[in-house]
Amino acid sequence: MATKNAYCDCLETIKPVRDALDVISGKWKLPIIISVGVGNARFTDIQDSIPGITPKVLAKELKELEQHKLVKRIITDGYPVRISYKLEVYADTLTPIIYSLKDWGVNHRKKIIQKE
Amino acid sequence: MATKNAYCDCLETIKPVRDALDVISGKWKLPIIISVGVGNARFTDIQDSIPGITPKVLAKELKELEQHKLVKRIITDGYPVRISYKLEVYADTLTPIIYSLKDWGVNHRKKIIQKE
DNA sequence: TTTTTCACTTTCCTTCGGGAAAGTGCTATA
DNA sequence: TATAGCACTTTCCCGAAGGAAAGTGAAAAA
Repeated sequence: MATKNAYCDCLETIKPVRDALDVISGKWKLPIIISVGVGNARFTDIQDSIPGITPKVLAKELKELEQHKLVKRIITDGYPVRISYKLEVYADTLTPIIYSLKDWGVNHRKKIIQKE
Repeated sequence: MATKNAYCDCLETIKPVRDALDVISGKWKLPIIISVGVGNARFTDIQDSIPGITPKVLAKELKELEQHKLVKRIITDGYPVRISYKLEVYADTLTPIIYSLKDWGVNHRKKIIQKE
């Protein structure tokens, strides 16, 4: 009985975790969400706030985040047309994930430094 | 003032999140940890519990998880030498991440189904 | 008039993740 | 004796991720 349950619980957890990973995994998506969430709204500001990201990658990732309804692109008409990025309300649902990853990362770094 | 803080908070969050992503991102690492955590200890049991994984990928990912001290490989001598996998205690620290991803994934699927 | 800024795009190239399929050396089972 | 299972390894291959560097078109600033 315990054997069967093990297999079941396993898939019940793996499936939604994989759904989540499909949307937010990768090197850049969460860093971009964090940066935009904290107030960086302009392309170059976001770029400057994330060490190592190139404009090509940033443009591509922003498009994907738009498609997933996590970020919105706002065009403000004017003599220079201004473009800014904001988080959709839906992106707030990622907060628990971001904080659990942050806490784990802080702790993991401590563990690594201790050992080596 | 708020402007400067935005930039600072941003890096303070991005850095540990990226440390965490370096260890656990990718398609297979968390599914493997979930499967082993639930009691699957043999190579083929783990393989069978994760839809789509190939033995090559499973072997590679298990090695990386060993190196990160998240999984241990146990060799039991005997006439057929038995190999089993278990989670290190340290892997328990991933539980909050796994549950926040699971919850988000469940909810996300609901959202997608509603819309389409 | 020249330079700079903004928000990207384009091109080229390398690396990495990962799939398919077969093989391996051993043992257990029929 | 032949087949199946276990725990992988090996080979080949492909597409996506992602880096470097330059370009682009408009407008603002010097």
